[in-house]
This record gives sequence, C-alpha cells and structure tokens, in this order.
Amino acid sequence: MVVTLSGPTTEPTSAADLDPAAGEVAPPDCSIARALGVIGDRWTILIMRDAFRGIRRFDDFRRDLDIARPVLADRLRKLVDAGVMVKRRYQTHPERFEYRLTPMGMELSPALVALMRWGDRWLNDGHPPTILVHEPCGSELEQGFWCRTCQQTFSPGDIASRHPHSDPHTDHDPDHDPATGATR
Amino acid sequence: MVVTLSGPTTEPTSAADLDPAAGEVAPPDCSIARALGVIGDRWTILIMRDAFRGIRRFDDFRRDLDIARPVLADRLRKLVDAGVMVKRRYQTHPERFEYRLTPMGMELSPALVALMRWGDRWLNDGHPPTILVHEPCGSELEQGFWCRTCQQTFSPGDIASRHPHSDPHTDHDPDHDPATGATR
DNA sequence: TGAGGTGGGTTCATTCGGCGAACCGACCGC
DNA sequence: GCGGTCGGTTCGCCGAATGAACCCACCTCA
Repeated sequence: MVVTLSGPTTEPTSAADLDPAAGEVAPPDCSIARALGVIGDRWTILIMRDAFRGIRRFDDFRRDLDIARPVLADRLRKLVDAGVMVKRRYQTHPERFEYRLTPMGMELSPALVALMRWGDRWLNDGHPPTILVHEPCGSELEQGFWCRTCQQTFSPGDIASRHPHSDPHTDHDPDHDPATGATR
Repeated sequence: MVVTLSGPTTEPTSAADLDPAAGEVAPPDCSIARALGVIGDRWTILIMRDAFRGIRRFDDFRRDLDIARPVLADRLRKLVDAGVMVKRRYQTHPERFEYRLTPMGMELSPALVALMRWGDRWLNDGHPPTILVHEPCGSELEQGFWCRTCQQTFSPGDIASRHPHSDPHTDHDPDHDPATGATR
C-alpha cells in the first residue's frame, strides 16, 4: 500500500527495461515537480490564496501580503506566463490592470484547500479553523478520495498507483510499516 | 461564490518562528501561511513526495533529488522538528537512520495528490499522467469535495466559507465573473 | 595491510534571489 | 501645481541556497 505520488522517476516510457543509468542524472520531471515549477514558491502560493479570496489588483496583493513590489511584479508575470492568471485592463486612461485566475488557476483550489485543512488541523496554535461549507446546503465540506465504483470515500492508505505503460497491478512495498500509515 | 481559502489575513511570512509575544495587530496568521512555514519550500515538498514513494534514507533522498547535502540535512531536521517526520535508528554499529512520515506527514497526501493531478492535467508536456487507484477495487481515484448532507461531490465553485467568529453566512463577491470561474 | 566504498553528516566560500528604498509616469481631485 | 493613487522598474544590500570538500565509523575485498 505504497502511495506513489509521482510518475516514473526516470523516463516516461518504462522504468525497468530502458537503461536509465546511462546518461541522465536528473530525472526529467514528475508532475509534482512540474507543478512546483509554476507555483512552488511561498509567495506564489500566497498570491493564489489571495486570488481565490477575490483579490485582483496589484496594490491589494501588495498590501495584503506585505510583499516587495519587485517580487510581486515578478510572480504575477510568471503566473500570467504560466497561464494560471490573466492580466486584464479594467480601465483605460490611467491604464489599470487586474489579475484573475484562469480555469487552470481555479483548479488549484483542491490543493490549496488540502493545504489549508492540514494547516488548520496540525498547526493551529489557538487559531480557530476556517470552515468551508457546501454553499447550497451550508454543511461542512469534506475533502477526500472518492471511488466511483465502490461509491465511497477512502483514506490515503488505500491508494495505489498504476503507471500507464507498466504492470497494471498495484505497487506494493513489502517493508512498509502500517504503524505509520493511514489512520492514527 | 467566492472561495475563501484563508482565515484572517495579514502576516504571511515566518509562520513558526515569529515572536508570539509581540502582541501586535490582531490576526497573526492564516492556516495556509502556517502550512507553508513547514512545507513551503520546493525541496521540502519534493522530499515529502519521495517519502510517500517509500524513500527513507538520507542518501536515497539525496540521489533521487540531486539535492545538496547540507540542504537535505537542514530540511530533514526541520521536518522532524515540525513533527512531519521521525528520525529512527535502523541499525547500530555504524549508526544509520531513516526518516519516516508521521501521521501528520501522511495527512499531507491530499495536498500532494491534488498538486500531482493538477500538474498532470495542465503541465504534462507529453508525460503520461500517473493514475492513482482505489487499491481494493482498482478503479481510478477521484479527489473532490464531498457534502455529507447532500451525499454528493461538488466543484470549487460551490464552496463558501464560514468564519468562526464572524457572520455565519457565506461570503459573496458581487463582482465575481463566472466566466473565469469554476467549470470550463 | 590498506584501498575503496557507503551512509550520514558538517564546514566553508561563492553565487543567487529576496528585499526595501527610491524613482517613474499617467492620471486624479482640489 | 500639490499631494495621492496605481502599477510598475531600477538599484544595492544581504542572507539564504548551493556545490565542493572534508570527516568519521564501518564494511568488503584482495
């Protein structure tokens, strides 16, 4: 019951039969690393958080985060380049711009929500948690893994990975210690 | 339908080590910022990813990530201090240690899974996605927001927030443009 | 007997990126 | 024509990240 979070470490084709030791030292990439290439920066994530909260203008970001102007300008530019945000003129004459989340950016919300909930759970020094609710009914949101077949949620311990071009059965780590695992 | 991801705002940086006695402005932190104080570093997140993949030893982390030794030592120490990992001697004589996820660390998996899926979806330059499955039945995992009351999943657009000490009704942003919003 | 390898670090010098301060320009209201 | 707002850029400093080198205890092999 190993939770494998990345793609093949070496090459996308097939980890085993292709000789990986030959040339490349660094594995080209995994999706988490690619994601971090875009939002893997403390400021960037906080900018995204603010964007979800409805902040859109340069100066509002700056004030809220107390971030240095050059850094903010740089991060916003990179986010726009990456396609996570769009820069949009909202008035002419004094040209003014706002930064909005694209659909790509919006889809980061599960990651941010997960982070927030983790922080609330394990790092709340006295701070009350932020409670997210299902807007239509008002009851508290849960976030989890869902199996459409079994029609049930499940915990991280029940995750296995299946790599596209390799053996379709689950990874298994014989040495894995369940004591550190899923539930407390 | 603003998705409010944070609690009270101000003070983004230096989550942990900030002097708490400085009884300054009211809300010292938000949970995302606190979480980033622990894992808000590119290397740290990659270390966590590797840990989920079953890597436990210093040198294996180092080789897999191609990270500088001092940085790895520093990050592992910080993760242990934060309670996300434990350092455990697995042999005496030449004393050797391994680093394992604690339950606190395990619970980061939703965030990492969300990140991975986002990366797979939006940043796959030709890389096939890693498919995660529900181990007992083998069908593909879905990750989403779940409402226990309505017994259904829902999208980020249906999230509202409720702050403990404030108005219990939902945040609403009149200026929000659905065009950039939830679904594509 | 030693040569070389492994695991888990630390120390040190250098480079890189974050930061605050200052500046800029187009507009506004007054 | 004075100060204020918005959205930046340039500049210089400094601390953090980095790679290289070193350390040490142990093991294998010859």
